[in-house]
Amino acid sequence: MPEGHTIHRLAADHRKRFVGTTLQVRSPQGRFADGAEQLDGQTLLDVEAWGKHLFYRWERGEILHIHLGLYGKFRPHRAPLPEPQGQVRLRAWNETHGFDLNGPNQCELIGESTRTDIVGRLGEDPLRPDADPERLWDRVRRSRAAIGRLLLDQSVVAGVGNVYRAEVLFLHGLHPERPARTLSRDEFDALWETLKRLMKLGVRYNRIITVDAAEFGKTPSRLTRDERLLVYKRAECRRCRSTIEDWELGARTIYACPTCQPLQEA
DNA sequence: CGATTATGATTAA
DNA sequence: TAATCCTAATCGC
Repeated sequence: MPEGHTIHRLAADHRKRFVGTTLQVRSPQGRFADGAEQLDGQTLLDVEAWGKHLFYRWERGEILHIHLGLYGKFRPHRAPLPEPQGQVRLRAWNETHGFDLNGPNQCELIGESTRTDIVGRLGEDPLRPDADPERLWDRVRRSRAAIGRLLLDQSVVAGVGNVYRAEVLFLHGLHPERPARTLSRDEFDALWETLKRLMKLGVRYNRIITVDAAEFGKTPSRLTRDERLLVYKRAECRRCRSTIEDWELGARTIYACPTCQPLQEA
């Protein structure tokens, strides 16, 4: 489930549990054997999340860069760790806790300049306090591309994935194909605020929730999988009962309600 | 047990 | 636009 909220939650969890401690590091699968050997026995100094990227800083200066891609997964463990499950690229643990990392798109040791390059190619991350909405607005108002495309472009907005894209556009009644530059400043501001609010909620509950839990008479953590989303992969619109449409946009499947998200201004 | 699918992204053509 | 990479869960037979 790796959209930006997952990454920021991971960073917070790992910061709390592992920063300042000395870690044993291995690569049970062997594909990160050299890196694991370099990190083994080092103290972790910091964990940073930026968009869908994670950066782990170590005492000797190496930076561990991880990108989960579509399937990457961290599994938390208590010490002693269980037998590795599946293809474990990276395993690390301290006296009390540890984790396994399976199937990441990227898992590499880099230096400061490479980190700067990676971060330099990323757009505004709604979950970062240093995000600059003015810079984003500037991009949006000049772009001929569809808003549904821009939201997935990591060099424009960092951390938003296919689920948040569909959900946020639905919440604001925006058709995914609407050219970005036709958005009003108010529409943009509202979109940005929703992105920040929902992704923070996502970090808190470690899952994407875009509905109002109160309407189900529940706390957010008690919502079932079927209740959490408004349009993504749904058959029928929760608001108007129209059949949800889906098509390809930006190499991914977009979902939208033809009634609640008209292409023309109402 | 094989096919299918997935909340991602890059590279080649 | 297509091919490719990375892994696990689910579904149909």
